[in-house]
Amino acid sequence: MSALREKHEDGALGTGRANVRLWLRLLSCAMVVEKRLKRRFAERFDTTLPRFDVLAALDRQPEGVTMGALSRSLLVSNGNVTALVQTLVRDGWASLGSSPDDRRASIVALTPAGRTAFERMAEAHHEWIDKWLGGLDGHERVSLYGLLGKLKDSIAEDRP
Amino acid sequence: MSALREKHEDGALGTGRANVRLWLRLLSCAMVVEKRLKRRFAERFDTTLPRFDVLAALDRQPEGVTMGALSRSLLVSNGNVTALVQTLVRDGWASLGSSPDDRRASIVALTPAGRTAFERMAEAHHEWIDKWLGGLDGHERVSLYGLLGKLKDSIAEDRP
DNA sequence: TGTCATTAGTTTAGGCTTGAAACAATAGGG
DNA sequence: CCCTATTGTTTCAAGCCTAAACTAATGACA
Repeated sequence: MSALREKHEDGALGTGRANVRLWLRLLSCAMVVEKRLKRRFAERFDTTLPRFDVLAALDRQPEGVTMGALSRSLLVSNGNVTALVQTLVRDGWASLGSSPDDRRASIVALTPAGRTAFERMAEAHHEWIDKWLGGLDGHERVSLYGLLGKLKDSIAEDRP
Repeated sequence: MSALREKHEDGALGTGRANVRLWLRLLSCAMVVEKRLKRRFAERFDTTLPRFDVLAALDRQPEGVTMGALSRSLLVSNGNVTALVQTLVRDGWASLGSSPDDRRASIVALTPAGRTAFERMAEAHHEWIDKWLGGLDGHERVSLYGLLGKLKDSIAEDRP
């Protein structure tokens, strides 16, 4: 009876709570790794993950980017980027200039000190991730990467 | 030459930046879903995801739990749970009492209003997740779930 | 040129999160 | 019975994050 009831509630396309369990497991993996990274960045480099994310984005754009472009590439709000960049400028890791084309726009770029700091951190970041994800063999890694790609598409499909 | 160099740098066990790419994709999926959930909870229920998480944890323990147990089950700090529970008590969704065994311990439990609110939200949460993850078929879902389990184990293996 | 919508960025108010420090109650010797 | 370490919880400072309100510059158009 209970089994029938469940089947009926799920309907033809239903998945019970499988999707929710999948989501919770995904979230759990992401949270654990993120919290560990956060702690490591604080301990070894006295900085934070969001600041590292900004440095990484800037490292990919040697000529500098506008605040808006940075905000979009990091998927965080404009105001948040403003605050993060301010601290990086204060610490001498980023520089802020005006665009010659558009007086509204600010161009933010990595300083040499910022680039050096980023490279040191990126290497450690790489090693930590390799260690934590090292339990998957090559086949599993490729599989998981592909499935996450499908998941990403599925998520992107529904945007109201 | 470049290919050889890369191979050499990676070493026998190396994976290039495959693990980092995998991590970034995983993080991206988690972030997108989490931000969407956050917006939905705010729009439709005028509440937040962390508050929902607390309600969900309390729903699983009808007799109530101590703050410490709640903190551990949610993987957040003690001080954080204190603040979240205070807002739930203020809104009449949770009640806070003392343990008869240990006068230091507080026991937090769902109120009837809290249970009702949670059930409404859980249903919507379920539907949203089903919709966003619906692009995966049953086989893919099982595969992904299994691989994330392996990943979880791999992450848990290394805890310094 | 004058008006007005749009766009870039900052500011502000409010919520989440943590780690450290403070407090209170308990438990275990001596 | 006291002293001390431990445990459960709260408080606090600092940083992240967002949405909304705001300023300033741009661009379209009459």
